[in-house]
Amino acid sequence: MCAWHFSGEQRCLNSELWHACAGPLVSLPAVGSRVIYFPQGHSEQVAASTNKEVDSQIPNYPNLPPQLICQLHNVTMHADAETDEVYAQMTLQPLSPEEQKEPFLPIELGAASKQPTNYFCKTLTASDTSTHGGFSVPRRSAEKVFPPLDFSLQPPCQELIAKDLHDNEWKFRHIFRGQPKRHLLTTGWSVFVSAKRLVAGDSVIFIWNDNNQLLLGIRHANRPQTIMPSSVLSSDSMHIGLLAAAAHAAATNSRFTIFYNPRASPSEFIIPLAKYVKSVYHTRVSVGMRFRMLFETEESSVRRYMGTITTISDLDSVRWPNSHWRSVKVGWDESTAGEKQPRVSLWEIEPLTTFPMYPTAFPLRLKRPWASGLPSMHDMFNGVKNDDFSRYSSLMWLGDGDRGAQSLNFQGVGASPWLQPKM
Amino acid sequence: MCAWHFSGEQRCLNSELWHACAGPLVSLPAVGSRVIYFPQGHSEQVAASTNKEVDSQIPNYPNLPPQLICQLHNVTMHADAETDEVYAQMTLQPLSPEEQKEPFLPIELGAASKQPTNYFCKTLTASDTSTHGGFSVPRRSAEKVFPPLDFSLQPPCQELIAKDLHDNEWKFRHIFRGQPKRHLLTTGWSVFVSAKRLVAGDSVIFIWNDNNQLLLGIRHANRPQTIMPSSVLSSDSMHIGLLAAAAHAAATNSRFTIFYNPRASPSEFIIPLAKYVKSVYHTRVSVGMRFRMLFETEESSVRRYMGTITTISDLDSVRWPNSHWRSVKVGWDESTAGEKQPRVSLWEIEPLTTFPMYPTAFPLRLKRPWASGLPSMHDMFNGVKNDDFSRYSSLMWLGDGDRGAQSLNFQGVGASPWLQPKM
DNA sequence: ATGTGGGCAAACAGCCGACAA
DNA sequence: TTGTCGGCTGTTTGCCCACAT
Repeated sequence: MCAWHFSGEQRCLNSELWHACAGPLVSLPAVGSRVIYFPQGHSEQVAASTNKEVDSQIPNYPNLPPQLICQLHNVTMHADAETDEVYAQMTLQPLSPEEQKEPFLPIELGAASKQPTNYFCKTLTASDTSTHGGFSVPRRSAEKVFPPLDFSLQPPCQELIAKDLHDNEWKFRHIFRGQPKRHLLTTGWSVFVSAKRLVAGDSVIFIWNDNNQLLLGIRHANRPQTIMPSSVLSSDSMHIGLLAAAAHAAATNSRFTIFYNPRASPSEFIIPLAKYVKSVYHTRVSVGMRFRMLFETEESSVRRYMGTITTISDLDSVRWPNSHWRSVKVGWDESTAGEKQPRVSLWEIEPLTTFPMYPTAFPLRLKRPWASGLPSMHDMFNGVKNDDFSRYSSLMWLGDGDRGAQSLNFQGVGASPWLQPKM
Repeated sequence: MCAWHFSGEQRCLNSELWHACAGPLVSLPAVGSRVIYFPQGHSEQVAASTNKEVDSQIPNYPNLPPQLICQLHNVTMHADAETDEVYAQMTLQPLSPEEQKEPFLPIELGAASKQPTNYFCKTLTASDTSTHGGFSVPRRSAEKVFPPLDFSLQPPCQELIAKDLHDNEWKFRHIFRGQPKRHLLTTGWSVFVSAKRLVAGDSVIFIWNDNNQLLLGIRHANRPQTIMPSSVLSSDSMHIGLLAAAAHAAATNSRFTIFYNPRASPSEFIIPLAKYVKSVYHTRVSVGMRFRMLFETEESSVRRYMGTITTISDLDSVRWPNSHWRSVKVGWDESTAGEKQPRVSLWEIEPLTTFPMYPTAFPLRLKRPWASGLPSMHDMFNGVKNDDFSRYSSLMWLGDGDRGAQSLNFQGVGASPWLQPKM
């Protein structure tokens, strides 16, 4: 299950800590569930990691569709041994049309949020990272996350032992002193700072988990140009490799393995099938529509930004025609949101549906959409002609049959037999 | 010429220093010359860099021969920004059969040894790397490489400024003191040690070049398990990527780019065509034959080890049949040579020819072997049937025509029209 | 409530020759 | 010839509080 052949990592990482470091918006699909894999999005991540855009000389893989429906066989969480940057390794297997049509399992519908509850995240100040002093713990955070101090001591203090992602232990002297009184980590702190190469602006995350263990993660600030180009393989060969690996796996229905670096690039290129189906086939979007979208804040929580859909079109109509990857061009309400991405995918946004949804115009219980006689998802993904694509802008993108019923808005997980758990 | 798009490196590295760090056995073919590229050897390097053997599930590329004759369009020398590990980027273009047959250019025959002459290499001791003291310079090395001290000073001392591979300057106080007197680097040394993360066992190289500049390189000792698996792409996808990139380039005669890491793995997978032709077509080898081979010593010089050829056969007869890559299985004379590779390629060894070479049995001046009517090199490489391969063990491996003349031993560059410079 | 800076003591870095291998 | 050590000093680390925001 957590087999890992590389030298650096031998066992499973702590899942809570991994998710805390990955951030509140990152979730990993459940093992055994079906997911959609976007080679296009994977390509974006590789481009970001190698600091090199896709070369136009890279051959096309005409048999590789812009999205593959896969079963997720294995997920392992990892962290770079040098930088502690979190990433996940996933083993995927493209599914046959029959397997694609299977009803959803309960596991595929659960939205398991693995974010820990008892934790705090602090962005380090210049004083926190200087050799002159220790770490100033925000009062509420210390009271919430650290074990209570014995205030009969003068000054009150204790030793904290925290484990990082690699299961290394770090010891800190936790003391409550100064005028006014405050929580500080002194002895042991500077060793940690230099070992993790933390600078002002980076963040630390302390978690008190259910086993009464203290966990400690870090998040380096997004310093530009820290990504090293690999000297193993040229970026072109890497791009070709990811495409050829996916194409080969798709052609033979065999497994392939990818790395997902949630913080290296904002490219979530593997998403649960249920989430995809819901957003693509059961949500109406159109140009001019208003929507909300979640973003991560500095303090590792979330806030919503609002925007308007301006265009719905292919991101790359040459290489990836008829792809849902970042098919929605948007404008953001706040001018401070200037560096937000101008293109998003349907499943990332939350449309504000202000017009009626024909709640009773059609029967609520639908036929199973992938039953025989109807086009399979495989057909829908791969067999769409370009002129079909125009429907995109005002209607949903659908297979040729059963258009009326399928254009119904999605009414919630429990109400739809599409997402009914298999008994 | 030295265009480089990555962020870390903007200009050409110092060639002398690069070669000194790469070691005396590493040479880069000349720009514009023809080379042989072995995907199999490239695959070995990727396997070593990812700590992962080639998976048997990786698809075969039946149209990719085990060696490609390419023109070398571009070579740039690089060093890892973190570790200073040297590597080269090369742009190759597979050649058409006609281009393969062209006579050799002068540039393709010159064996340019770029090793600097005025340099020294020292393996660091515990004292050299401790914070307690400086660097003890071996007396002969200091006298040979450093500018002479003014011995009228008490004590004699000067400031040395040395440039590393990234053109960073390092300043050292060079002093001659102690009882007995010795050369030491004091102020500035520990900054260098900690910046380069040197530990006892690593080496430093000082070069005094023809422009009266002091150059300074490092070589980390081969600490096992230092190689990080990349979290960008799975090792399987990397393998597929290198094969697919080579296959695509071969099919379209277009350029592709590789990285050559001479110190990451002993896999010299790009060699000059002239060297290949000489060793494969103009040197007799047979089972039982004795040979010498060069190896690098601790002090960055070379010594010869002797061995005996035990078998001549495919390294991987399934994936790479009829490949010359490591086709020679050998035994080494010295028992201390236990961890030397058991398989070598023909061009790596120097056979000790103890039997007569028919010096006069055939005319010395040969027909041009790739003239029309004879099999082209392309035919020879790709069209060989398996039963032809048996000749390997006692005779040279040849095309079907003109066997008598071609089985002549190679008589030296100047004597053979094969290697005659084009006028 | 918490970031920064001065004061201070302890630890470390780093230069020296002595000595031994 | 050169690796390591004890002695010695100057610098840095790091704990404490005061003060400002």
